[in-house]
Amino acid sequence: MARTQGSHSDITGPRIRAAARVLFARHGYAAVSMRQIASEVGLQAGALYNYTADKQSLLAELMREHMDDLLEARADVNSPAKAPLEALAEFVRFHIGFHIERPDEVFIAYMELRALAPENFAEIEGLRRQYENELEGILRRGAEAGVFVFEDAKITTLAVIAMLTGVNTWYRQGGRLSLEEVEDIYWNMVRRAVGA
Amino acid sequence: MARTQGSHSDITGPRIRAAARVLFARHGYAAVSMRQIASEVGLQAGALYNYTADKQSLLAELMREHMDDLLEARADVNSPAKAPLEALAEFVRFHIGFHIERPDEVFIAYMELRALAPENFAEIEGLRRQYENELEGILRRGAEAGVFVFEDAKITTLAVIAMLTGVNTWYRQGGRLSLEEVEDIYWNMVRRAVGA
DNA sequence: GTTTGATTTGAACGATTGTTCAGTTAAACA
DNA sequence: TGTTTAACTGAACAATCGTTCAAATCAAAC
Repeated sequence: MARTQGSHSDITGPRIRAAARVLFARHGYAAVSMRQIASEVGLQAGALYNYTADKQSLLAELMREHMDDLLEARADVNSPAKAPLEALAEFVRFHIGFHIERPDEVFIAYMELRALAPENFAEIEGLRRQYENELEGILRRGAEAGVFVFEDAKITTLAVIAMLTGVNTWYRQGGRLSLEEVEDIYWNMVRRAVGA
Repeated sequence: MARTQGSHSDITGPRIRAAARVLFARHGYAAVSMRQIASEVGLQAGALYNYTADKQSLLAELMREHMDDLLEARADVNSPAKAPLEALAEFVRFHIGFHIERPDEVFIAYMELRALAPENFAEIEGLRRQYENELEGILRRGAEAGVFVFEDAKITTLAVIAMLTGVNTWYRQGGRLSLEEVEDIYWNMVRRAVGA
């Protein structure tokens, strides 16, 4: 046998995904060619097909990876025993921190859903629903406990997530506010919004 | 002279923009070809160039039209004399109503900013800033009057708009909630979020 | 130092892209 | 009716697209 399996492969694969991530985020999936991605990595376009079945799979894998990271990171932090108010605070800070660190991934995950083939779309959508359910659970428990006041748990969930994810549209590293200050501001808004 | 100016033109022009609007919203600017747009209107691709300089101008005009509509509709409703709390309620209901009625335009306006040439981008961004300033003004006046409580006017503005625009991601005509119910729910959330 | 197989090249493919333009069509005027 | 001209067609253009694949290249294993 020659060459240990993946001697270059385990370097090139991630580099391809990294290049695709940046380019997809910047210009959009449809506007980026396989040749652009390859050029960024220093390869010819044909070489990409040693690492991905096709362009669509490359996008789907980026999204899947991002959603898996999100759910895993969330699971690491989550402490189900916490009281609703503290659980909500924890969720808000986690969401902002995680999303601010991954602007490209977040951009792709939100913008390129329509570029996914139906089966990939269904899978990613399921993972997203799973994440939303974490927040919805916190809100419902808080409402039952009388800690939160709102009209509709589902809509409040989506509204809070939309508000939090909106950070990515304006936040820039090294701006006038630190991550902690941003988290504080949003946490206060969310807390008030759910009547706590 | 022959043929009254625009005998077909004033029909075909809007039809082209309408087709482009639907297709751009559904598949994205980069993924839609001039031939697809033409086919939707029953024309050959070449005929489109009687109505637009190029594909980029078609997108820019759709966005400009949308933002102009938004600012104009807002100006029609706006009553500067209103107290901050009522002005905010008015803004929230206006924003949701306007955006829910134009899902395609809103989708394009948010997703295709990166597809704009720099000069078009600057123009559209300016119009958007103009709209955001309306809300920011209300918030600032309310804070000065002691009616609202928040940490940062600019961030609160962006957070509220992100939350409100989020309606478009889930609202479907004929769903379980009427427009009025949705407006009520969001108004309560916004009101609480700004401490009123 | 040769063998071996993972890795990459480079060319080719059919299809499609945005855009141009000479020529056709048909409606409105004289 | 004949003329004028806006509106549109249909073909062509150079460029680029995603993808395939035989051949070349490389480094590790023997």
